[in-house]
Amino acid sequence: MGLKIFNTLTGRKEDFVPLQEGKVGMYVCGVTVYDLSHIGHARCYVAFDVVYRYLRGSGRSVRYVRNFTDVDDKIINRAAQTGDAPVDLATRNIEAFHRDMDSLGCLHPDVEPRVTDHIPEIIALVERIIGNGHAYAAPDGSVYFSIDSFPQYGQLSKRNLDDMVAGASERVDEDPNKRNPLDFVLWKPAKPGEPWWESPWGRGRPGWHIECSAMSARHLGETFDIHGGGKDLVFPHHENEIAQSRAASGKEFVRYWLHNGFVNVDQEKMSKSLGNFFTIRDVLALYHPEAIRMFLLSTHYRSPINYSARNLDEATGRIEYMIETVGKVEAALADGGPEGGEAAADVARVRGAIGEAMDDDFNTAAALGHLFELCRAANDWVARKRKTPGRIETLSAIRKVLAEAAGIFGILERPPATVLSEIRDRDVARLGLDVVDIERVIAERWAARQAKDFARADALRTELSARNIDLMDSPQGSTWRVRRQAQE
RNA sequence: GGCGCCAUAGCCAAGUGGUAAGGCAGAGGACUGCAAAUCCUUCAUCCCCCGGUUCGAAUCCGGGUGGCGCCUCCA
Repeated sequence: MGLKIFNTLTGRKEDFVPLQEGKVGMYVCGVTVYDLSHIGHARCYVAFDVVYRYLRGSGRSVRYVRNFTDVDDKIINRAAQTGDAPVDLATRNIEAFHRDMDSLGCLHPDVEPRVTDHIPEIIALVERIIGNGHAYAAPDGSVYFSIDSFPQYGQLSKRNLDDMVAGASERVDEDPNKRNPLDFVLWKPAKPGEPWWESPWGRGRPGWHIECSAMSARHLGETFDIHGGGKDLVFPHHENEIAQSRAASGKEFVRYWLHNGFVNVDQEKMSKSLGNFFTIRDVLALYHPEAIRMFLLSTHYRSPINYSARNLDEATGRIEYMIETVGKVEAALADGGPEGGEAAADVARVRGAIGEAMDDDFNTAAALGHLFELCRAANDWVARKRKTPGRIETLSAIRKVLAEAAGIFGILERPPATVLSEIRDRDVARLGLDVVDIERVIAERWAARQAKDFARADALRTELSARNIDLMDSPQGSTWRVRRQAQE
C-alpha cells in the first residue's frame, strides 16, 4: 500500500499521487515575525519536518518552501511600540525563529522566502487577478478580491456564502470600499509612517493572503502537491489563497491540504491572544529538544495535544529509554561476538509496521509505538549471552532500523551519552539541584560501599533518593539520574 | 446563530466493520549486598449514553450528553 494523506479539501484520506512521480512540491505557511514563536508553532513545524523527512526518506525528491511574513499590521504595531524599524524587528525574529527550529532539530526548508523580497511578484499577481475580473481597485488605493466572482469560495472550509454574509453582518461594519462585506484585501494603501512600495494603485503593501499565493507560485509553480499549516489557517487564509491563485491562473492550485491540530493548555488553544502560550525557548530550557519532539509526535498531527509538565515528563522518559537502548545496542555491537546466525524476523516485521503507520497519513503515534516494541526486543537481545545464535545479526539489524527511524522522526541521531547528559542537565535545572553536592554524597557512598559499610551506603542512597536522585551502581562506579515523577 | 472536530483503562495514546497497539503509573517475578537500569508476567469482557444497520461495530447511521475549534489576528 502506498502513502495516504488526509486532505482537508475532500475530508478524506486519499492515495498520494504527486503531480510528477517521485517529486513533491510542498508549501507550509510560516510565521509572522513580530514576536518569538511558541510551542504551538513548534508543533506545526515539527509535524511538517517529519512529513518532509518521511517523503525524502522514501526516495522522493522534495522541494519544501516555508515563508516568513515580514510585513504586516502586527509587525508595524509592535515595531512602533519598541521603536524599532519594522524590518529590524522582523529580521531579529527571523533569526530567533531559525535558532528555535535548529534547536528542535528541524531540517531547513529548501526555500524560505520573505514577503518583502516578492513585492513585484505580488503586484503582478494582483494585476492578473484584476485582469481576470476577480478583483477591483477601490478609490482609497485598496484592491479587493471579489468573492462573488468566485463561486467555489468556501469549498475548503465548507462554508456557505449566504450564511457567512448573514453572520458577518452582525459583527463587521459595512466598508464602503467593498462590494461584498466578505471581499478581502489584496493590496492596502500605506498610512503615514508605514512601509510602502509603489504600485499601480499607489503606495501600499500586500494584504496577508496574497503573499502565499505569490510565493508558492514563484517557488513551486501554479499547481503543486502539498500545502500545510495550522487548522486555524483553513479559514480565511487558505480559503483566500485558493481563490486568489485560481482566479489568477485558472488552474488547480493545491492537490493535498494538510492541517495540524492545536497545542492546548488546560484544554484551551494556546495562542498569543489568549496569552496562555509558552515560547519555544522557554520550553527548551526545561525540556530536551528530543523530549519535545517525542511529546509532539506521540499524538497524531491532526489531533489536539495538551501541553503539561506531566506529558512532557512522560515524553522525556520515553525518549530517555530509547536513547539508552541505542547506546546499549551500540556498545553490544562494539563488544562483538560470534557471527554467522540470522537476524530475528521480528526486526523486519517492526520495520514494515513503522512504514505502514507512516504511510497512513503520517501516523507517528502508531509508528513510535512500534519503535517501542523494537527497543524492548533490543534490550532483550543485548542482555542475551554473547554466543546466542543470531545475536550480532539481530542487533545489527535493529541498529539499522533504529537509524532509519531516527532519520524520520529527527530523534536518536546524536551520541547517546551526550544527549542523556543534556537531558539530565535540564532535570537538574528544573529542580534546582546542587550537582556538586550530589556528586560529593555519591563519592562518599561509593567509598562506604567499597568498605562494605552497606548500612552507611544505604543511608546515603536514601538521602539522595529523597532529593529525586536515582543511583545506578556498576563495577566501574555509580552513575545517577534525576527521577521524574508525574505531577498533579 | 452557521460550519467543523473530538469523546478509548488512574493518566497519555493508536485503532474507522471481524472481536481493544504502544507508553506512563500500579502489582508480581528475574537480576542486584540493597537499589536503579533492563527483561518477563499482569493491568479495558470492553471503547460517553440511547436506539438502528449487520452474521458481526469502539469502528457505519440517527438521536442525546459533554468538550474543543473556526466564523476577527492566529501554527
